[in-house]
Amino acid sequence: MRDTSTPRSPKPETPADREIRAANKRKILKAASEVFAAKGFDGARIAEIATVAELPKANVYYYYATKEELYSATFAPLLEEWDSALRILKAETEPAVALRAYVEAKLKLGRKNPLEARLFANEVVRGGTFLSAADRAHIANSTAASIEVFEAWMAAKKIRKIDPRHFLFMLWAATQFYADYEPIVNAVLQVKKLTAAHYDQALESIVGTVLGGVLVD
Amino acid sequence: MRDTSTPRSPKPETPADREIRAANKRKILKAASEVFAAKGFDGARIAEIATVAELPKANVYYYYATKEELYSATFAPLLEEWDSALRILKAETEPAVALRAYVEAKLKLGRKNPLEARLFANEVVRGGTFLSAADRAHIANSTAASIEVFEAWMAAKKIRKIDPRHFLFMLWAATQFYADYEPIVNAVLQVKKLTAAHYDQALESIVGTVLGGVLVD
DNA sequence: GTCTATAGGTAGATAGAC
DNA sequence: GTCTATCTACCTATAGAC
Repeated sequence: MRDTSTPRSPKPETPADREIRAANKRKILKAASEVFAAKGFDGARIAEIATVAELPKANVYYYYATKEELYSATFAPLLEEWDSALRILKAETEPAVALRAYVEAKLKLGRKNPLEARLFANEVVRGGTFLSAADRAHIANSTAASIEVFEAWMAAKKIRKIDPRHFLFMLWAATQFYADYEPIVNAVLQVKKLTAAHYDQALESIVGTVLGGVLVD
Repeated sequence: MRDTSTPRSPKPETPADREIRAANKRKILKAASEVFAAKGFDGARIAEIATVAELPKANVYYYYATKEELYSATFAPLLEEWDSALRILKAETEPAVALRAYVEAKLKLGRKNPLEARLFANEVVRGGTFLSAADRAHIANSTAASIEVFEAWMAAKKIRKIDPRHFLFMLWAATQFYADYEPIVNAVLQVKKLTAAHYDQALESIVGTVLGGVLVD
């Protein structure tokens, strides 16, 4: 009851403890991303997340007090990735180069981890009620930056006058489609799984259309 | 045990019965669309669907034996609507006219009933496991028809050579985005709800970009 | 920090009176 | 064809031993 400051007193967190914590949290978060993405919030079972993470269920609750808390925690890494893709859009870069690089990066993100990419779709389709104020601020900030880039390009007469926000929506939608609507894409293309060649075709189609339109002059 | 053919024997369905059945099924299906769209399959509660339909829960089970059966039944009307929009794309119509009309129709569908439009997104994001063979065939058929239209336009040198399937994805994605990602659209545009003017801007942005691209010549 | 056992609550589905 | 009462199963969350 007295020496709470000595090393061997009731639990002053050791470096080893901290490492275990971090590693477990990472394992749980990764498992949660997969399960929530595949099943949605209500469809996901904490027991399944625990199984995927190779931990007992109670251990999950030890690190995340509630299902909601764990769910909310899965968004941050995803937003971070999208952010890094958006930073490709820079006013100094030529539109044709920057737009191609952005679309390519975004398609790659969806391909690398389609389940994680769907996490967000799942949440937004439900109305986005679990997106925190920080998440919303994050989105508002990164999109605002990209919108400014589009405006700079317009001011420099490098791209036509167009509503930059709706233009961003279009890029977002076109790339996200290959992750969110994967079953439909597969059905229409009549394949079981998309190959690198399919993603190349998608890239060329999107970039070609966005840059030059489809009409013959 | 003998006269099963006479009118007053054990339950030969009367016209009145049939009407009641049809009306109740319609009410239940409409309520189910709304609730499944907002909450997803697992999040939706039969009790809530019953409340929205203004019927007791057991009555829902009288018409639909399981939750899955009711869920699957909600897709057909939606696919029918999308189908009618796709039929706007006709080889005889000029691309500029047909594409604008299609995008406008698709945006309107999403605006008229965003919840219903999200039903499909919800299901597809989950992997589309509840889409019946008939649903898939339906999608394959309507998309195949539109793809042929694009090919006809290419053959007639009316549009540039482009992969018609990926082009269709792009149109689908760009229009669907305003329904599926509504919370994000609202956040970026800093409004609570989209107005007719916003949909007009979306229409012009999408059509302008698709037809002419964004690059200044 | 780990994990078994279980409490507490809720949802899908059904029995059976009307 | 309608609807109340209820069964059964399962899931989140926690208590408490180790």
